[in-house]
Order: sequence, then structure tokens, then C-alpha cells
Amino acid sequence: MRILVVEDEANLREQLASHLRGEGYVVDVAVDGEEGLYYGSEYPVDAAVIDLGLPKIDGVDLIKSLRAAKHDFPILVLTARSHWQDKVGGLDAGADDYLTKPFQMEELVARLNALIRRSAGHATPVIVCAELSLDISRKVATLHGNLMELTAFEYKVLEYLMLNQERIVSKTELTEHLYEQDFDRDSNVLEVFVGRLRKKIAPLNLIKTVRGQGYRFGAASNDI
Amino acid sequence: MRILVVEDEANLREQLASHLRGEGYVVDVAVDGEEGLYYGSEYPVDAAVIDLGLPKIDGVDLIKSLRAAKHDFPILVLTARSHWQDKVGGLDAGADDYLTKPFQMEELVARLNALIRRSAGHATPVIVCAELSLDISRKVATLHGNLMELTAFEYKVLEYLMLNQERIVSKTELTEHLYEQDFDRDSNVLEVFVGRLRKKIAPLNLIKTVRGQGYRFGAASNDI
DNA sequence: AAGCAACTTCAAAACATCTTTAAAACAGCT
DNA sequence: AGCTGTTTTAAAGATGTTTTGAAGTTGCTT
Repeated sequence: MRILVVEDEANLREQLASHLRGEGYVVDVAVDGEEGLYYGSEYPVDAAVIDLGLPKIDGVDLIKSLRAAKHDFPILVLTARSHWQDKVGGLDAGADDYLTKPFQMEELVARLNALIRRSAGHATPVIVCAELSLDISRKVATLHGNLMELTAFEYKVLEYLMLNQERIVSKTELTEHLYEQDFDRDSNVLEVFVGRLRKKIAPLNLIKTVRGQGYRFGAASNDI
Repeated sequence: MRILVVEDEANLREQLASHLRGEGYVVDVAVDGEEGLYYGSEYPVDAAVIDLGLPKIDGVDLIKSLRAAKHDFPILVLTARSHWQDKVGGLDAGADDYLTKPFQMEELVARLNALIRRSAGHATPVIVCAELSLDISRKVATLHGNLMELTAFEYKVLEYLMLNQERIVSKTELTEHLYEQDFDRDSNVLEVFVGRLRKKIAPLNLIKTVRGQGYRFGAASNDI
């Protein structure tokens, strides 16, 4: 999953980026509102963390611009405790959740997770499809009730497919959301991972390939 | 374990901090309620000791703010004997225990210990897992009924893992709770300690490593 | 059947974790 | 304070796992 972090203070920015990367996210970092607007428009981010006190373009204006440009990824705003009233402006501008500084990283990660999940249209943290279920908050999958042994990347691919089930997801889309942007575009890693996932969830045939377009996850027997 | 001490009187504050450090705790010190709220939100503290008579933000208000911000670590309040009625306000605000000044440091340590243990979900001071048991109040571990020879740090790591058994504990979490905050983030000390612990409790395989995530203590055979 | 897209397999590269060692820091003693 | 034994830490190399690149195979589609 791809997260945009917009934070002017270098210290917190680095902390956010490194912690989120540690959690397995792909992270784009912007130091001000202008850069934030650029990245938010250019890359397919899944969620954004935006500090409200920003130079050049204010956090609230950044959010308004992003929403005006029809970017509807979830936004979590950060506010200083002394300016807690700002959160209202942020939420009014189109943010989805807020956190007052200081905060703990686990809290931020938990909220981001929930935002991403809900924006994909899932109310609960457990997605079930046939005998396979995925617990987004715990980052584990169970098959027939038994925990699956998935590597970090296998999990990420499965999560993306299940969050977007019944929809065709192209290989390009997968790479954009799961890899940093300098990824070799004609690698076949994803095919390898899809192959491994299929083997692990066999005999269930939940990952269908739509030739020339991508993959579609789901139990539906006939094509869409 | 990480303790937050909020006390305005310099003398008592220093005494508390140095005594708790001597007991092996990591200690954050705040001189008033404002600082207390900041540290309580910023750092993953395991328990707090809060004096009720504080400048800026009153002790009771500090507790209310912490609880309002969903911080649920146990809180022990200190009250002057002449104001012993204050304890009611503290407990009502969300504190878990109280001590009237003056008090014995041993008493404070014993109560803190009990609070931390109970907040981790253990009603009794002895945690048993297979042939290994840990006596939190006496700070000793026994293996097959024999006392284990653990160094101070080996004990701390084992205690943290056992208090949080069956849950994945990341190396970051361990360092945050067992070291002062300026700890070198890419040191491998914890791996060394885990290795030593494993050797000492062999052949029991109670400390499992979850690649990319951390360690999980417990007897469960299959993953959580 | 040719051409292309996707699949499979395998081994190399990258990475995380573990082990070992020795130096540094510390605690207890005189 | 200085010595001594212990504990903690840093560093480097070994091990094991995951991810990636590459080559060959399969199988759809025209």
C-alpha cells in the first residue's frame, strides 16, 4: 500500500517515513503542500498523512485542492495539541480522521489501516471469501481455519487482491501500489507471487487471470 | 518497563526517578501536568506515578486528559496525607491505585509491579508457561523447578515477553520499553539476549521469531 | 501454426536473523 | 580510587529465508 506523508518538520517526517516503511508500506514523502499536491496527483496513493501546519500551501488548502482534483483516497490529518480546533477545518476540508501531536506510531498505523480498509468498502477488519479469510488488522490469512504461512510480499499481494475483490487488477496497478516507483516494469515477479499464492490456496481457484488485463480475485464462477 | 513520573517537587522527583531506575525501570520524568500529558502521549509507558498537587494542569485533570486520549496504562497517584480525600478524585478520574505521602519506596515499587502485571492481564504474580515460570514480585524465573541464573537484562527481556505472551512483540517495542529513548536503533543487542535466553531455556522452544515482525513467546504450536 | 501472454522452475542476490567474539561498561570489593 | 569479575554492547561473519531475475514451457488467440 502506498502512503503519502506531507510533513515539514524533518525529524517527524523521517520518523513517519521509516516507521511506515518498516510496517511494509510504500511511502512518498513531501516537505510542503506544493510537493504534497504534486505527489498526490501523480502517484496512486492509498492514503495520506498530512500535517495541518505547513508552509507554502496550508494543510487545509492542500486537502481542498486534492479533493477538488477528485482524489478520494483517505486522509489522516495531524494537528498540534495547542491547535486542536484545526482538526475541524481539516475534517471540513475533506479529511477522514485526525490525530493530535504527540501521538504513538502504533496508533497512527492502526488508524491508517482502518482508513484504507474502509475506503476499499470493507466495514470490518476481516475479509472472508469462501474458505479463505484475511485479517487486515493482524495481517494474517487463514485457510479452512488454519493460519497460512505467507511471506511479507505474498501477504501484500493477497491483501491488495482481496481488498479489491471482484474487480480486475492489472499488474501495473499492483506494482504501483506495492513497489517504489523505480521498479523494473518488465519483471515477472508478480506472476511468480501469484503462482505461489495459487499453490498455497489450492484447490480453491480464487485468483483468476484475465488475459491481457490482469487478475481478478473472487468466488464468482462466471466472468464479469 | 517504562514508567512516567509526574511530580513538581524537585527533591521527591529525583528520588523517585533514581530509585525506579535502580529497580531497572526506564523512567520518563515530567515536572508538571502539561509535560506529563506530552510524555504520556509520546512514549509507550507501562505505568505512571502522578502527584495530585501539580501546577499548570492539576493531577486529576492530567489523569482525565490521559484517559480521554485513550491511554490505558495503569496510574498510581500520590497524595499528601493532609489531603488524603483527594485520592477519591484521582480514582474517579481513572487512577488505579494511590499512596499517601510519606511512603516507602519499596511499597511504591511493589504496587507499581502489581499494577503492570495486572494490566497485562495476569491476576497472580506468577506466570507459568510449560516448565518455565516467572515470579514477577520476586523477579526470578524457575525452569523445571530450579531457579534460573539470569542477568538483569535477560530477566527484563524474558519478563516483557512473558507478560505479553502469545502476542508478536517487535524489536522496536522491546527497545522502547526496555531502553532509554536515545538507544541505537540498529544495534543487535536484543538478538543477542534472545539468543542467550533461548540457550538457557533450551530445549523448550518458547521464543519464536516471526520474520520481519518480531518475537512471540508462548507454547502454542501453530502461529497466531 | 505463429505469436504472445502468462506460468513454472531454478538459482542468484538481497535481506533478516543468529552466533561468536572481544571490547567496553559496570558493580562489588579492598 | 584501583582492581577484578561480570554484564552489556558492538562488530563481523555464518546461516537461513525471501525476493528477484532469467530461461524455458505452456497454452490461449488469431
